[in-house]
Amino acid sequence: MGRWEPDAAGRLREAAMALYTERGFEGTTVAEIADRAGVTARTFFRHFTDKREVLFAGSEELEQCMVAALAGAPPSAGPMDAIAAALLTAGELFADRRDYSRRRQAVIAATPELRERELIKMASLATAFADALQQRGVGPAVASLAAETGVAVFRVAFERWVTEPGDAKLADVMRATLADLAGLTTH
Amino acid sequence: MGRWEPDAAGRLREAAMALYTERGFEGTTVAEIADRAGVTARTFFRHFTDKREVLFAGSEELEQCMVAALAGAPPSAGPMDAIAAALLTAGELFADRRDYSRRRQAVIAATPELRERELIKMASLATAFADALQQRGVGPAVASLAAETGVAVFRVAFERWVTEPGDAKLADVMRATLADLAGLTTH
DNA sequence: TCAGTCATGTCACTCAATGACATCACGGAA
DNA sequence: TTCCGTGATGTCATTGAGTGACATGACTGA
Repeated sequence: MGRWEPDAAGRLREAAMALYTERGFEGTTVAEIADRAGVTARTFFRHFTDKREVLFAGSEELEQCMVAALAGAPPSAGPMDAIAAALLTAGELFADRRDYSRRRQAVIAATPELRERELIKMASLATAFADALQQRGVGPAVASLAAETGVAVFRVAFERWVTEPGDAKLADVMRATLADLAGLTTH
Repeated sequence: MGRWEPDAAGRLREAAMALYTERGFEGTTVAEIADRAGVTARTFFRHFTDKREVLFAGSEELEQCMVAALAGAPPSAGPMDAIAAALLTAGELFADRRDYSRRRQAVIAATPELRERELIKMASLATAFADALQQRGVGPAVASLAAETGVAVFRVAFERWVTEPGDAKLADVMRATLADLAGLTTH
């Protein structure tokens, strides 16, 4: 057995989710999260840059996966088709995490500070999309626009998926939302 | 003459812009801003909820103007046409503020915390758009999507306008970006 | 003249966040 | 086996954001 229990970061994540759910984000202190995880507040800040970030672990990996899917789309695919490939990949990744996603989203929706953090993650995703599109030869202006639009679709679809009662697959909601978008701009 | 100099909020805004430009957002304390404005730090927080908000005064009025334009579009206009009306109205409002907009945007772009705040203002705008579209009889899903897309256009166009060297009118950049969007989804 | 209002100042406090330094189990090298 | 370096953690002190409670005093209206 090591000197300390392993996976302090994981324990901190769980503790944070639990406390944010119970008492709300503002109602819980970093010291309380650290206590429940069996570490010090100082250690919390060694694992996460701030009190918000603890809810956004893995967002980097998600972004990388989506960008990889975008880059891997056939060269003949247009910008929005490449974006669609990225969105559908994300749809697969969340397949079995619906319950967790719901709880997490409830916490985030309830707190402006957390919504801000989520939004900047989305902005980062948009930038990554735009870069990847430019790698494919798309002009900068169109690339940014396609990227922003793609992220808008992601956000709307995710929101639908988390909100709706049924058990639709996220990938299907993504597809439906993309279809809505096409309809929007053509007539 | 009153007991205090008038327009403390205005002085705080100017002081904040100046200091954020000189020393950066993180490099300036609220106490310094308050000092330069001739008030106390406590008074700063009576006028602005936090250190970021001081750069976003007027965003509420902007949102109201744009929503009014959207609501005022002819009933025959489709969702994206109504959105376009709102964007062009904003284009007019910023006509003579390009210089200020540039300086302000430079500060915001340099600081993640401020970018987060800007993003949530955009999200608020998107929500307002979606509500206004629903008032016009547009279904909720399509309304959200059109709203998010419209805000994406706003963001991209504003970025272009602030970045480009020439002296194009914001409204024209908005039009061009909307045209790009139409091109994106049709072929 | 007086009472009430309102913006501000003052004081005390909580909590997020960070830097500096100490601790001590573990693993490898001598 | 012994010893040393490493790395994750604890401890302590400090800065700065943000808030609540209360005091002040110029202005306003009766």
